[in-house]
Amino acid sequence: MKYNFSEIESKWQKFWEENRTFQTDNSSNKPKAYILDMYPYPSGAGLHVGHPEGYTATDIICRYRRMKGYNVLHPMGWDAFGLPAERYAMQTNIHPRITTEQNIATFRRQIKMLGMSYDWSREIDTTDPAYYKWTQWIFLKIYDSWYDERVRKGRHIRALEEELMRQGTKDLRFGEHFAAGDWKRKSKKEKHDFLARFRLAYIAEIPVNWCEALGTVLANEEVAEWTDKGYTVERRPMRQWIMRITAYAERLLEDAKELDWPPSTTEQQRNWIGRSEGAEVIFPVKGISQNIKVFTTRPDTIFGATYMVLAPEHPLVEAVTTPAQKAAIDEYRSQAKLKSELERGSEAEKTGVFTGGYVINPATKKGIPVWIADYVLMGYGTGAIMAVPGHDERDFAFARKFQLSIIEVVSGGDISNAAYEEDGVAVNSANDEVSLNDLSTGEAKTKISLWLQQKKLGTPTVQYKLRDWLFSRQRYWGEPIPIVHLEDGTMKPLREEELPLLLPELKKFQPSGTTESPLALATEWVAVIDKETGMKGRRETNTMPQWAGSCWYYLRFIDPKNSKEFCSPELERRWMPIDWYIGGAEHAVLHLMYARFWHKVLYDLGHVSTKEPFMKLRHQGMILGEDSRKMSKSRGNVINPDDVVKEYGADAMRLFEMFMGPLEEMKPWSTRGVEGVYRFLNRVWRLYVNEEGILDGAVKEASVPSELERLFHATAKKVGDDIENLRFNTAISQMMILVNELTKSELRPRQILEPLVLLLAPFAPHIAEELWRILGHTSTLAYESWPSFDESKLQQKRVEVVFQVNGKIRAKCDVAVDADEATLKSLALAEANVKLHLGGKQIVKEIVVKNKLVNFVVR
RNA sequence: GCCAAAGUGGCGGAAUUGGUAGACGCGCUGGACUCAAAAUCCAGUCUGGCUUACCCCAGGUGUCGGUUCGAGUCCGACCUUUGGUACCA
Repeated sequence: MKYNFSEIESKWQKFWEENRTFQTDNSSNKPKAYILDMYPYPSGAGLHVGHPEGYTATDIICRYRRMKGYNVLHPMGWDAFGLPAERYAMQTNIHPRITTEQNIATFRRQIKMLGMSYDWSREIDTTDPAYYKWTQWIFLKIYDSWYDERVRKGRHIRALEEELMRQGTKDLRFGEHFAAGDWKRKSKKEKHDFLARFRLAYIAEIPVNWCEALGTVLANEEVAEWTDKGYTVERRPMRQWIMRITAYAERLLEDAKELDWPPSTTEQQRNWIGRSEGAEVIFPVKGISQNIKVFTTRPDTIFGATYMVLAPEHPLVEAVTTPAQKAAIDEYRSQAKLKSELERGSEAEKTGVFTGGYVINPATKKGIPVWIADYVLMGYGTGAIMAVPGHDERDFAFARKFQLSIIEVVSGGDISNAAYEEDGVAVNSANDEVSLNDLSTGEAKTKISLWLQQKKLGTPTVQYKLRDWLFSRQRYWGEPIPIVHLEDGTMKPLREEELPLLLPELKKFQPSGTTESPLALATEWVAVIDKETGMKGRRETNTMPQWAGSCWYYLRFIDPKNSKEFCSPELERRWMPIDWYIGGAEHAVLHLMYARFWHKVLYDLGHVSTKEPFMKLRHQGMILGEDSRKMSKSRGNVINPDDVVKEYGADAMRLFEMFMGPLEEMKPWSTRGVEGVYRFLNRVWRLYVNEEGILDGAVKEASVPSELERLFHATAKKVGDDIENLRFNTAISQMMILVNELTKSELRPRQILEPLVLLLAPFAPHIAEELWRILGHTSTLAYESWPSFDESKLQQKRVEVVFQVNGKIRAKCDVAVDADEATLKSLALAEANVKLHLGGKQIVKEIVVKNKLVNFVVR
């Protein structure tokens, strides 16, 4: 008789829900374990078989941890703001809230159907005003902060104001300088604008990635995702909210070293931050009293800098351009403006125009021509480079095309063919004051940097590829930014009591028709009078990006109902940091970097107690279709979890997803494979339950053969170890071996069958609960203690030892454990096949490894 | 191009520290049970050779070399796949 999984599964899901089996007790004094899944975006398509993979993994860890005596926090929620619901609303005029609610209901039903042990009382939804109130609150905390480089820390903007009031910009590293008195004399607007240059959230007019079809701007990090889907993204200057994540570049890099993350993920973040050490060097412009600063990582090649290139947007282009070249330069600049950085990059052939101007190479004292070219980007370094065509591939290609001179200053390559970028020995690198000749690249760098510093021509500098985070979106379905723009040109943040700032109701969902978000259509909502000053004001109409909600949701789970604080400090200290975080690798740079950034700001401001939120991170691999290709509707290879559960049950689905292979690998679905684990569950069932559906009479306390006992203890050990290390596939194999052995032996010793149910419980909780009940227990097994194993019982009495001649196995022998070397050797020599291969040859070496092998080396 | 991860039977994958390669599952083959089928159970299943024989011999973990008594595991070079990134000076 097959076990009735659908009856058993719904019975236990109901039991867990009614008994609040998995509700987390904040006041427990057990050790804590915060185990978190990346919460999903509830799409209209419902759960995908990829979702349960990670969820099952964390569920197994949680159930195991509970049985090991931990107090487990394991919540689930919804990353529910997002573009699809809004686009659907534009087509149908159905409010995104309604579609979102429906989608959440589907996701919740599907996740519950899989028997995950979430504490549903902590469920959160980022679109709930009670949640986004605190997203807005954190935004304002960030807005009201600045990064004090002297202490490498985010601080309240008030501290900066007080300092300016006290001593002006004396101690600040900042271009412009004024005294305390000057600050006091500044107008409200002037002060406001000055402080805005320090805030961690600020507005700037910058060229952004505008997507007409989506009607919104995209962050640099997001562009690829949409262009891959066929959307076009153009470059446009717009006034946008930006977060100063670059201030935290060094700390994001530094603190990543302590994280237990997949190496490829940390590596990706490192690359994205893109730290490089070099120097800023000043080149005086010939004829006018202006300097152009360049950034270079190879100051040792300065004698080979035969021309300079500015980004087309560089502010000094006009100053260096001669009248004769003006028309050509203007033409090139206006073309470059239209191109996105992506388009610029994809151009195979280098382009550029000579400005007519010259700068002085400070090392050679010679005048070198200044060009503009779009292979130099304004957004990196200083937007200007000293071009060293002999030792930089890009400069080489450019110099070849425009016939600029190429000089060798590092020997080791052949610069008539290609740029030599490797290290080598400096040549042709000397002037009256300094010579780098015959120095290695490393030595030359040090020497020239010192000289440049003495001459006040250069300073060592660190540059990052990381750009500030474009934070605003022209969308309706996102958190409103709680800022009012007053008629005097200043901005005013909402007071805490005014939060949440609710989304206005719209009669019709449509794009605003301009580059503003649809919120601009809610004219009554937009127009405000400032109560304090009576000034007219206009609400910010941009909303936050989808990443905002996920930057801190893990904190809200700790204290989801708190209406006074985003999270109680006491509970925060109890639960943070997250011990296990599992989710898709696609978030390696986006979510995981943004969340770390917010967390660090909150840490600096004293709102959280840990530097990093996610201590241990793992990604689940993608599940492919049965044809080993990516699942997609068009290929018709999509597997729906509902169908699988209906056919084989949730336990079989969970078990199969864990049995497929290592969690982090990409692997194809196999319906046959599901049948395989389903057969296994049936075999387990029959071990305990007879044809009448009750406990089989054979199940009783009985003496157990030592080999079976040993196998049981080995299984108990391996399953626990494997769960700790996320090796669920081998844990399941081990249980299969034990079950096969029990089936074959026809023995049903209760002292093995009882703990076996507990071992299986994290993987297949429903069947385990039912068997536990059938064994006569009256309550859930969720908090039973994890089966222990006896190390002494693991010891085998006999082992198979192999006998080798010249490393090849010639015989095997079953011997007593720990047989001594002499015994092993004589046993080996007694084997006929060993004798045959020794064949009277001389034994030059004997290797004897206890319990493993004997190897004779003969000549 | 650069960075990272990975290549093991017909398939998914084991082998955790250099010591019996292929655990476990799928598929396949044969058998038991059955009027028959399904389900279930049992046996076999890396390749080639020899043979009465699951005895033995040879080969075998992407390729080629190396270290070692012994390499899937360590080292070097290369090839392929996947993911990321792309004029970042």
